[in-house]
Amino acid sequence: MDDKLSLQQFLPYRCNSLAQRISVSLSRIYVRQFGITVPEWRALVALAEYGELQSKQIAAHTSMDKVRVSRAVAIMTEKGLLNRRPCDRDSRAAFLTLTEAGLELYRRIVPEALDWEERLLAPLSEQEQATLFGLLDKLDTRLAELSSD
Amino acid sequence: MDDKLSLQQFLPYRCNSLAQRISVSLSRIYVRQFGITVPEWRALVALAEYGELQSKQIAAHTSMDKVRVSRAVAIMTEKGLLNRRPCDRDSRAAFLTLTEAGLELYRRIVPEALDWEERLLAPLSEQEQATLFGLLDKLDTRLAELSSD
DNA sequence: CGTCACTAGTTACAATTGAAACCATGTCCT
DNA sequence: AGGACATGGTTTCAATTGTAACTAGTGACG
Repeated sequence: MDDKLSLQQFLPYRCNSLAQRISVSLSRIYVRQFGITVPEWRALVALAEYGELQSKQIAAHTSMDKVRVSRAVAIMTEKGLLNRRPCDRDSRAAFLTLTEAGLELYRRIVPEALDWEERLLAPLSEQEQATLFGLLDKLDTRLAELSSD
Repeated sequence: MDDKLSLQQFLPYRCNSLAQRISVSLSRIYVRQFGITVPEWRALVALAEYGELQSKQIAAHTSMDKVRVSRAVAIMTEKGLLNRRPCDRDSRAAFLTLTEAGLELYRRIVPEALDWEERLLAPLSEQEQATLFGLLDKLDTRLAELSSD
């Protein structure tokens, strides 16, 4: 067992600081240009992708906890980006969808986001990009294993 | 330009949620078992690695801002994990080193941390691990490019 | 029915964080 | 020397966040 550790080669640190830097850099787009926060952005994408979701499902799709989702949903409703349809079977829950304004916002942000991602990934070949995503997948599933036992 | 975006395949999201999950999972070790926070852990590692550093240098090595470092250093001093040696050339600055207690703590945490990392990386071959780090490096340098222009 | 366990979503509270202001010092330039 | 400007580090303040408590339902089981 090595008794020395270099932050630069310690995966948790590397992931964290990379994610942090990506986040800061990218969030300039949706925060500054479009006035929404990261949680809102995630909810927006989830709703655009799946159509109609309850808060709980948004949480599941975006790996945010329910508090964060609740707040994002409140703000987005406020802004007129989404509407609630009460659920018959369960009056606590509501189905959420994007309003036309929400969809419109989505359509304006997505190209920018994808474009930014593309610029970030530019130095990697198609091959490397696929490898990267494959490795991230493996780590994800491994983490699930680790936390279950 | 595609007009559709899947969170699951959007690199910023993937990185962020992976890093988040890693962080939560790992921090159980140093938060719960050893009573230190992530900023303290990072400072600890930097000092163990480089010996004697000013706050400013700790910040540089750990990609934390100076406020976070300042607070971590204050707490660690409080706990007797490090000592300050005033700098002759510049009385604002101080050189920081780990005390024996600090080193001792470091020596107890590192094996746990490395062991945890090893378990996380277990499903990847040596080859894949190297590839992963190589790709992270590329993204890091690419980010630097992007933010400079 | 009634009550006990569970769940969807919100609120309250405390901790963590970063931006900006700040203090004290150092550096540069004339 | 003496101002203007930069720098190491701390403090203040406001924003973001998660944990825990809570509200209001739902469902199962006697």
